[in-house]
Amino acid sequence: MKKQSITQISEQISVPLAAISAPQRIAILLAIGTGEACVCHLETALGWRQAYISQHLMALRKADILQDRREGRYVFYKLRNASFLDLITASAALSGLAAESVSTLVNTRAYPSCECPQCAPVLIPANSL
Amino acid sequence: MKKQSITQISEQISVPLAAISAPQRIAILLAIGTGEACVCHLETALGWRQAYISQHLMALRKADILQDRREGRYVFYKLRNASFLDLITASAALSGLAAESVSTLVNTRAYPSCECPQCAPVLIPANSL
DNA sequence: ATAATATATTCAAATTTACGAATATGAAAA
DNA sequence: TTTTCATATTCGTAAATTTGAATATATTAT
Repeated sequence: MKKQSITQISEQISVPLAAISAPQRIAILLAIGTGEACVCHLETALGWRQAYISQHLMALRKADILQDRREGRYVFYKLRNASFLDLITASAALSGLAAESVSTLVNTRAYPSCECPQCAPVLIPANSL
Repeated sequence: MKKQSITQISEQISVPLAAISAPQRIAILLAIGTGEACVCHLETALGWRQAYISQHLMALRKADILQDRREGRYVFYKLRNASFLDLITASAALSGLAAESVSTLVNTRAYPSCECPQCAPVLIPANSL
């Protein structure tokens, strides 16, 4: 393998950082957390327009940070590598935030007000069992 | 302490990430490494114009990432927190770079071709001792 | 003082990025 | 097959960022 210049290396290192560095993308990654989230879930969690969220999701996909999976009409996103969250918590620590003020935001649970398939899974009618 | 929204938290987390995410700033931070570097050293290490480097240094100062110290006509910069380098190496790993290809670039040594006070310290004449 | 050296700042043009609006696609339901 | 629902994409413009050029400042040497 040929030796690369500091400029080339830095260029490559910057790709994940640049993709993550926008506050909107950080919010999305936190909202997805260690699990999966569909776009409609993110709409509820963040309160933003659908198209706007999709645009940021596209950027995160192109930077190989997110992975998508279609299931019926829903598309679920998850992190390709959970370490991206570590990057975020590391930056949180450097900006003086307490670890817990971040961890409480990382999505691990369902939102009662959200009607997406995860938060409000369809119940199997008792009479069909 | 009042609970902050995911949007506010993300905004705060993004500050260090945004300041670091430009490839030029990554290169500067790697060139400074765990030690100190004056601007003229960075000129040699990176081969860029002086004013251009100063502009990026200014951005890194404003984001509280770098700290400066004047000594005569030289100004030496160093990281306020060595963990910023960890952020960079973490991102390097996530972008598929081998740890060593980064670590060999982190400045720990003098450049023979550089004439800055660190690389070419003024020798104390023997006859003055 | 004046000159020389190291670094900082300002400004404007060029480039990039963000964001809203509109619209397209793909899957399931009717 | 038409409609509906979830999501994606395109496009134009506004806004932010980058970068080169010019210049200013601070410190030391003469």
